[in-house]
Amino acid sequence: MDKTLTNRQRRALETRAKLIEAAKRVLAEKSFDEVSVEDITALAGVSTGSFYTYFKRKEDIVDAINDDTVFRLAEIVNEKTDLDIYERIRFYCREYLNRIEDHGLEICRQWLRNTLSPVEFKILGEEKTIWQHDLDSVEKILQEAINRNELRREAPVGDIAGFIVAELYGLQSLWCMSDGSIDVIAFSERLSRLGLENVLEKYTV
Amino acid sequence: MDKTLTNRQRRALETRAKLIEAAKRVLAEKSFDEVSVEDITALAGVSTGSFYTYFKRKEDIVDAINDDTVFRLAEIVNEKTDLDIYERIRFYCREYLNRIEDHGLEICRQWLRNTLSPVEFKILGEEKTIWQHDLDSVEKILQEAINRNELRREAPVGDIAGFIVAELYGLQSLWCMSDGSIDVIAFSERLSRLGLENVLEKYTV
Amino acid sequence: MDKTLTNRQRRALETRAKLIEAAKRVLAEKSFDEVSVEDITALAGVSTGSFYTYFKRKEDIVDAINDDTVFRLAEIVNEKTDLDIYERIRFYCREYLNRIEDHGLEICRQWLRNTLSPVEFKILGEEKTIWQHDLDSVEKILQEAINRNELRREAPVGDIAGFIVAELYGLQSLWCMSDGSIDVIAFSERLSRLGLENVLEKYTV
Amino acid sequence: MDKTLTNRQRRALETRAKLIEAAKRVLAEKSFDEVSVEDITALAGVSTGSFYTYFKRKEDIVDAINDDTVFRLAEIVNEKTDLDIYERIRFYCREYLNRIEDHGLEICRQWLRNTLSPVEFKILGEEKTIWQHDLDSVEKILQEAINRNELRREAPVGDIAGFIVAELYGLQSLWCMSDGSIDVIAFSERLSRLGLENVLEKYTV
DNA sequence: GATGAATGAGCATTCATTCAT
DNA sequence: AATGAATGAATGCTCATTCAT
Repeated sequence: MDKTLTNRQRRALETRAKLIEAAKRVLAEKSFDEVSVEDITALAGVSTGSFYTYFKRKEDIVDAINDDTVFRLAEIVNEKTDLDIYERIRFYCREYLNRIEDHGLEICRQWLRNTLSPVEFKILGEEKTIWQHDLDSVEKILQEAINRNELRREAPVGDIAGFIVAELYGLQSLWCMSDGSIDVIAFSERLSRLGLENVLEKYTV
Repeated sequence: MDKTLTNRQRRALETRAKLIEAAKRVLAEKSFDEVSVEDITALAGVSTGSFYTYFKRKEDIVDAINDDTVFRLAEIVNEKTDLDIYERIRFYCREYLNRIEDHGLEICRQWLRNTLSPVEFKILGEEKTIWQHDLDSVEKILQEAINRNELRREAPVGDIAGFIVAELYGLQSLWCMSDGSIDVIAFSERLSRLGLENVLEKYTV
Repeated sequence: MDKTLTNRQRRALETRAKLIEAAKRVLAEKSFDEVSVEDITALAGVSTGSFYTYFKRKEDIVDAINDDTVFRLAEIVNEKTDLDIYERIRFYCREYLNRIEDHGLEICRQWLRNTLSPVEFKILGEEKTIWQHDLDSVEKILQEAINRNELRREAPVGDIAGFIVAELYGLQSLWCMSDGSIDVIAFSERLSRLGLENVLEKYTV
Repeated sequence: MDKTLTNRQRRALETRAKLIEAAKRVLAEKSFDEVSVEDITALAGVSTGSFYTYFKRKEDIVDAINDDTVFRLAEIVNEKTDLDIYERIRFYCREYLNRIEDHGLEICRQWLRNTLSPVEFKILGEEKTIWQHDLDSVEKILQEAINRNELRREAPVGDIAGFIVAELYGLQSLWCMSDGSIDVIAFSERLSRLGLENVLEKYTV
């Protein structure tokens, strides 16, 4: 990348950032349909027209709201060498749900709504869908556990990953449906103890 | 036919039914917000104004759409006395997912999208949200198992129900996201074996 | 007229009366434009369609609200032989404004609005406009005073009548415009003392 | 032209002006309720949406319609130092009625019909109703006469003003009701001689 | 790149009126 | 005469999107 951005480029990047930040804020309070482009531009202190410089359609800004950090979770988790595999999975789930809570209900809703129809896009360089990435992330953690000889080689890595991802998606849904009245993280913790613990124990070396 | 109805009343009822049927059809393809009253009346072959003869506000028709059959699954399951509790839960999940598959991908997507924002409506007489109903249904099955002395009294009924419902919602999401390429029922079966079996075993009498 | 009304005719008359009564009541609270035909029929306990049996258009009911009594005022006044001409005119004005106040603001407004475009209709047998009738009424009172030798023959009867009627219409307008906050009757009393008294004195025998 | 305006701002101002001009024209013929936003925008040759660029709600345009010239009559009258107070009031009435005659019957009718329901709006900077402004105008003339020592201090300024304004409104009504067959200005002249003259004489210094 | 005026389709809802029964 | 379901035009207002400057 060109380190020497012109003033113009720098300012363009700032405008984009302001729009995303504003969108985050208004979407935390109103549903996507209830939020108008003007709500966003007004809060960003930018003209209506500018919105369309950065986003072709209103809904495109949602994709931009989710920053990359969530996608690197698997790597982060695998670096936690002091945690055993069960704890690492727990850490992954907790972090995952934490980020979702941080974005707020409406973002979560909108994200789910958008994601329900699969669109491939570039995630960390690879062209894939989000659910595939999530599945891969968990599989990577499990695979790493096998490599480290924490988990037996015959562990059904794909199924366990599916089990976890489905649970995460299901919890997100419940969180949205209950208007946030369910404490997803605490709930997830209890569910793990209930199910995941047994599962992983079964294959622990 | 009810002989006590005048022709007029009968026709009024028909008009109402046509509206509900039309609403069902259009709501299978577009979200509530995207569906206009005119979409419904046009399909029903009825004037715009007539909609408001039967429904005070646009959203009131949603209450009328849901026929009861979907919501009686718990009762049906509890009548399966030949199945043990694990099998009954499996039966519930299979039936649940079956119905979703029957409706098809688009309806499933739409249903999830709509349901993500909680709307209370009358389900079998009670005013509640859909997720609450689903949770209650599974709890009812588990409670019945306790009553029948299949399950120990200290089983964390609420958590187990949450575990199952979250899994069901998560599977639906994955199904939509993968454009149906995941065989949810088979997948659910394997997940059950992985997690649910252990959980229930733990509390089996 | 036929004293022997059939049951049907009697009931028809009742329905009409119920509609007029209901219209009076709702028009006391909301403006004509804000009142719907259904507001009236609902309060009257009558079907929507029935309204149109008695009134060709919505606005036609306003004419029916003003009963005949107001038209006989001149005769009533002339019978007050104990009052002098100034007092009789005062009595006329007071009664006139009283009746208007009784009907309420909205009826007064609607009546004025309708009357602004002249329509001849049968008043006490004669085909004339309302303003002509009002003018005639006051002239009749003044003429009677001349006949009774209370007023000099050269009194400009027409102008004085115009003076009074204009004042009455003007007060009605002010009453409506001020949303009833002006006490028209008290105001009229003071105006009379101010102007009318002098005028009549000038021509008193 | 203001040189500090950009072309854009100038054009925006023009659009706003076109809307106001169009609104004036249509409101001269139909009541506010009967006039649709589209009536205005169509006549202005502007899109529906543009209306809402300049006016938040339909009724907000009314505030912008009234140019000041009509409302300065009192000031104009008070400058006529060669006329005595009676003549000044006559002048006021004549000018007032002249303007009404100039607008024609239909506008007068419509104006009365609209004004019958009070709407406050900005007149010469103050938020008031039209009847209050008219009353104030006449009071101002009378008060000025007191200041100039033409009228005695104890003259009931408010009542006299009410007397005159009611007469003006009443004459307008009669004019409309009689379909213009009454010569209001001549009539007003005669009424003045009849009543007003006496009244003012009574308080003349 | 930024602006913001302009666009115009779209929508929920109301309501006077009709008419078959 | 009474009913009330049906009609469908009408309306205020919103908003994503465009585009000339």
